[in-house]
Amino acid sequence: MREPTFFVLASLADGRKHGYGIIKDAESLSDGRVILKVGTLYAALDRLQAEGLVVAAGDEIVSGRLRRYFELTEPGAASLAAESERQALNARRAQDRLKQRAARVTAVTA
Amino acid sequence: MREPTFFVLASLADGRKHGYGIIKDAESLSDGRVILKVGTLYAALDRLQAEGLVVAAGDEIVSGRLRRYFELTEPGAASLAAESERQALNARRAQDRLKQRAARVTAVTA
DNA sequence: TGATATATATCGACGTTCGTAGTATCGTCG
DNA sequence: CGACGATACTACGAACGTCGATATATATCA
Repeated sequence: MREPTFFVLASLADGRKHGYGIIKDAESLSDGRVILKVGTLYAALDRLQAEGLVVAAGDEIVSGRLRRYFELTEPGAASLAAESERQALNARRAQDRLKQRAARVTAVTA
Repeated sequence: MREPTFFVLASLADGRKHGYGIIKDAESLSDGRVILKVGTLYAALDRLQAEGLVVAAGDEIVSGRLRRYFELTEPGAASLAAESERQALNARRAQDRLKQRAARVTAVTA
């Protein structure tokens, strides 16, 4: 799973949201690092819906503008959980190696 | 950065390696989850070399077979460090949300 | 009146990965 | 002695997810 998709799920883990709301939430959740493009978002939403990780949760019209809401399904939550565990583990493994490397480099340089 | 690329760098953080060695190391480092395809590996190696994250570290002929060695550069190590920090943070954020969600779901169900 | 924020839709282009096939050597098992 | 699996690299088309641009429309503020 790529980062944009990951943040779509993470955003919806917080509760029911509409497209634009997901974009803004992903931005704040990632400290401004992940700015979802609209093309990416709706493509991801369609895909995730087809996979059953997300479901449409009603359309609303707020001040003349259409809002399409979405929410996370249980499989979606499970998928996000698995993905974040995997990333956490990968990160730990890489960081361990980098620590060993740093120790080696220091030893050689010293 | 995608997972296969990440593991190529992580593998080389351990020291100088040749293509096939990277594939085997990535596999064990990821507990068998990441099986690099040869096409992916050499494409990644070419790309990472062009970006200066990896350098060729000599060719050798071992029992009639060519081995192309590679090693991580300092920018490569820095890039891997940045990427793993980012992933660790993303994972933490997602897990926090999932915990809150679980608490909500439990409360509603209970 | 024009810029900015809100809100969704679509489409071609691009980069990374996948899948497969090809070439070749070495060791092992039958 | 021949088949097979492991080792080792090269090459290429297909698939997938993301990007960037374009389009449409309303509300608000200067």
